[in-house]
Amino acid sequence: MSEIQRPGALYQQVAAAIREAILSGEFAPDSLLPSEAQLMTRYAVSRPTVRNAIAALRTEGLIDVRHGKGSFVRSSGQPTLTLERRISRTREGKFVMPTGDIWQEAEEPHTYRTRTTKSTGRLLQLGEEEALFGCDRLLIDPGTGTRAMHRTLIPFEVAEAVPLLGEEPCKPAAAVYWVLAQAGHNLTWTETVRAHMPLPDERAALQLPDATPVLHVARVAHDADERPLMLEELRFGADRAELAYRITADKQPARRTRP
Amino acid sequence: MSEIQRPGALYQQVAAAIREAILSGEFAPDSLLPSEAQLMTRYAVSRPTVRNAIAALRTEGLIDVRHGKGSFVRSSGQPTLTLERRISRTREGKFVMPTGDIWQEAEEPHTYRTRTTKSTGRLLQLGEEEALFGCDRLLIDPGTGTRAMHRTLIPFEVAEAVPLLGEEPCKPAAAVYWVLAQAGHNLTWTETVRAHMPLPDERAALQLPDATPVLHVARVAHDADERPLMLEELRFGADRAELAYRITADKQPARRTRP
DNA sequence: AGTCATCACTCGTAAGGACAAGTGACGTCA
DNA sequence: TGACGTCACTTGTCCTTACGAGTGATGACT
Repeated sequence: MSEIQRPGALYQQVAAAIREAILSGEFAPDSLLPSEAQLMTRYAVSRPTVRNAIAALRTEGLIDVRHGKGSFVRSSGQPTLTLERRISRTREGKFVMPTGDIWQEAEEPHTYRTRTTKSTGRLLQLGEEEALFGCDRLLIDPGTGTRAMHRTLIPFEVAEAVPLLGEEPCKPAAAVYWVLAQAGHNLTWTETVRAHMPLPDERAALQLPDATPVLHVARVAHDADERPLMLEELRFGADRAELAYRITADKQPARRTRP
Repeated sequence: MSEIQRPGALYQQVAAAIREAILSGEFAPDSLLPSEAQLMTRYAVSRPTVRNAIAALRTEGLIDVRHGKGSFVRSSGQPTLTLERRISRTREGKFVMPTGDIWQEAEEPHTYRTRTTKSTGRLLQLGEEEALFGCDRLLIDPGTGTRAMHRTLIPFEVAEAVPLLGEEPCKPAAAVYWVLAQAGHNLTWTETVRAHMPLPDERAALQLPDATPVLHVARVAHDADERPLMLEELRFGADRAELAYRITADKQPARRTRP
């Protein structure tokens, strides 16, 4: 019986009505929305129109639809996992990362050889088609069930200069840093954060619900002269985890890294 | 004429076929896909099925559809803007942020009073329903046209203790930091990064295309005793900009901030 | 009492038709 | 030649119909 007229298409009016009801709390989180049939009579529209409205709310991430059960208001809970992107050194000089403890490997790591893409080449300051060692892992946090895809990329050039690396390039990142430091490198890191919608394979591997973006962190390890040594990538569903950084003020105005 | 059978639904088979053609480069970026009518005859399916397949590719962010023109392969270009989340201090003690130079205000800032939500309360380590000053800005980078929503939240309690703040709580963030430092606070910051799908108002304000997540950074300024003083939030389309952080190794293993 | 078939409800898939609305090119008319 | 109307093409919206498939409760049969 609710009546509407304002905006454009019918299905958008229906979607707007349901959206308001959700945001105003009229439909509580995790509660069941009216069925398609009920919405049809409620707004006096056909089933495609109702389904179109529901599809819009799905892509906004407002609702979850379960086959045979109905549509549920998504509980917009905060991410349960906070990934602190910090790196520490023990007195023995080993590297420790707060995330190192929590992840477990869901599968055997997969090692391979590949070449730089436009994206990874830019981060590593290499041309395209440069040879790299790659290592992919699928990680799980047993506490929350959060999944993440992890990738390590090391240029041939770097691995060859550090014998311990060439033998076994698929170590955990902290171990690689240790080896690089032993080889005389003075490490700092730059992280780049992006978000994108998952492709079907990412959706499956990370077990993502509808309308869930992927957060993508690329951590580049630099030598003291700012030349990149390796790349570490992490991807996970933005519904499960968030990133945390600590910032302190530089003493002098730093100059731009990209002039 | 392309024939397929494997996975589940018809429209998913069609979507998979087009997706492969795009990812393999058969359909180049920015090129025009076959029209719905052509796809109907190509795969011998009805128009709803074709539209369903296209809708799937839209939510994956693979294509853009323009009314009256057709479907175009989205050029998955890297973000054009890199936001370096760094804070420096000049010799006079003023705060300088690399992003400070680029943004222009698209509208007058909007000042208001509000209360903590569950989300902002957690970040500011306050209960719910605590009083805050708020200030919203819509920012534009004239170089790339990138838009961003900026928000500053300052607890009453903090503003009252710092007279210069209470008078004009809607200063630029760097100026607020300066005032806080003048009042004797020793500032450090913690940033939290998340991503989510935009609601219609965010989509409109940021002028986002389909299937574009919003990156959300929350920067909390802490006093030396780790107590939060204020919150600065920034949101923007993940297709236009990325975040960059610099990390150096702590000398000792830092203890967790959230025990 | 326990097991299992049935049924009624949900959403998912697929087809058909019809018309509206945006876009650009072509051709006519002044 | 120039301006403008028309037309063919595109996607957008909306309806009707039909059946498949997942879920849970009900009830009958063993």
